[in-house]
Amino acid sequence: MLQKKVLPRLDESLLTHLPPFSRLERRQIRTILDQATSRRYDQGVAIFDEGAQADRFYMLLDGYVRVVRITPTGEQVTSLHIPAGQLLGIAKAIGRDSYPATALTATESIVLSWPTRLWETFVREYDGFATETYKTLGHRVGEMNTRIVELATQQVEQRVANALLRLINQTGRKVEGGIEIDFPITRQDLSELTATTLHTVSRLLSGWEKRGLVESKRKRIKVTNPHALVVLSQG
Amino acid sequence: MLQKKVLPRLDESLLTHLPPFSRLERRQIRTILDQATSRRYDQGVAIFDEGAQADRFYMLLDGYVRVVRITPTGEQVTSLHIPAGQLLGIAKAIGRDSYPATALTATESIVLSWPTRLWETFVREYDGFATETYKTLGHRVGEMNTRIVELATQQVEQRVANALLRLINQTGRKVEGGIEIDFPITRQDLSELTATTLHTVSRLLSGWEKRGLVESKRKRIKVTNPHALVVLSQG
DNA sequence: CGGGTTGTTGAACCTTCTCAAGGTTCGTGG
DNA sequence: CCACGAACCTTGAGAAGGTTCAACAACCCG
Repeated sequence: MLQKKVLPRLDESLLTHLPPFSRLERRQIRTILDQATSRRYDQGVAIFDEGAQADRFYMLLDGYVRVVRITPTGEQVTSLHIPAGQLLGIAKAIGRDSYPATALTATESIVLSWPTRLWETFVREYDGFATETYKTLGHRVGEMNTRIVELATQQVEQRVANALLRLINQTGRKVEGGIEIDFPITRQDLSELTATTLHTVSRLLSGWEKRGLVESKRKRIKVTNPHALVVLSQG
Repeated sequence: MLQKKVLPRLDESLLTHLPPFSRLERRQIRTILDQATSRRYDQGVAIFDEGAQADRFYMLLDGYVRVVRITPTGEQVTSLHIPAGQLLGIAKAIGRDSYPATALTATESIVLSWPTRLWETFVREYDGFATETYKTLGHRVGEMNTRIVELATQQVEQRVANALLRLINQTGRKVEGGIEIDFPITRQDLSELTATTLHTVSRLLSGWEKRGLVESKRKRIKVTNPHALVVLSQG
């Protein structure tokens, strides 16, 4: 199942440009990589599960990850999207020893991971690692806060518009005639992100498509008029 | 405005039993206190404001604090309640240099504070300070997550029930015939905490009072049947 | 005792969900 | 290459849960 060192040897260039490691010397990066396990995940599988013992922490090298929580009644709520280049599963950074949520791959993904016992070492030995990690954390706290405010005060239409805008900002790819979300996303996914139903999302997207704001096929959404969406998102 | 050292000299016992400082020696606590500014705040005033430069970090010695965000349209959303004994305004811990939200006193409160430039020193020099701080952070992240899930999946009645239960857990005081929330709280406050209107909260409380679950006067809420509330909160 | 704040309650309205049914796209195996 | 099942999407009708509007009552403080 778990394949160690898919590549014969991981290349230093994988990490040198990523914030948590950018201040390190080649030699340090080498050590870090030699301790890492690299693995590919298919789309839609769990990297780790809510409540599980936090044995490892991860760096997403390629792909996208959705952080979700599952309610007692089985509904999923997406609380974050994580793009490539960020750490995840950093329970230790917030003094926990189990994962607070489940991480699902939104696309096929490549992930490095290290055993949690190395966390202390990383924080102590590697200049900038702690600082950058806590910045990431701060950013995520900010996002969660924003999400709370949105859920608390905005209508569904505004929330969906905001979610789309955030997605194209984080993971948008410029294409002919607009900006497309860089991974497959269903109406259901969007509804879990905005706390509504897939029906309502479908109706909204249909409406927007008629008005020329977006174009969408199965699992693909392209925003053709971001400005109009911004206007909508303000109410 | 800002009164330095209200007490002639702060006593070590103020901090010795609080988690972030509990592993420290008397001498260290003395140093910490000598660098602190102590101040009393009236009820309903801001300790710091969202977006402001994070000059200082705080320890709430007595009272309760509400962490709120204000939307562009002026609505308030409460994202956390902080009881006495916890740190607040710890922007530095998440790599920020401005406060991400506003802190309002829910009661008259006593607060110690230190200039942010001491943060690094505290983290470096004082055993357990960093660990405990990050635990607090982790706890708050967990609460925010829970709040997101609640907002996303629960009905208003369940959310209000949950909010009440959380309040009596965190800040409840056992009184004759039930548990009372230990600070004045209006229908409006509860509605900001649960993302609804004061009208709906009022109706719910009236209904519950008729059924014998709670008793409430102006700004006071006493839960007389917590178990029934738990049942309600599950749907 | 008067003005401001807080709380209550009814009625109309509206957004969004639920239920239901059918359509489209995709991948797979014959 | 086509048939078939599964996953995904669309749309309508009706119902429900909450909000908004409005008026008034109770309480508190100076």
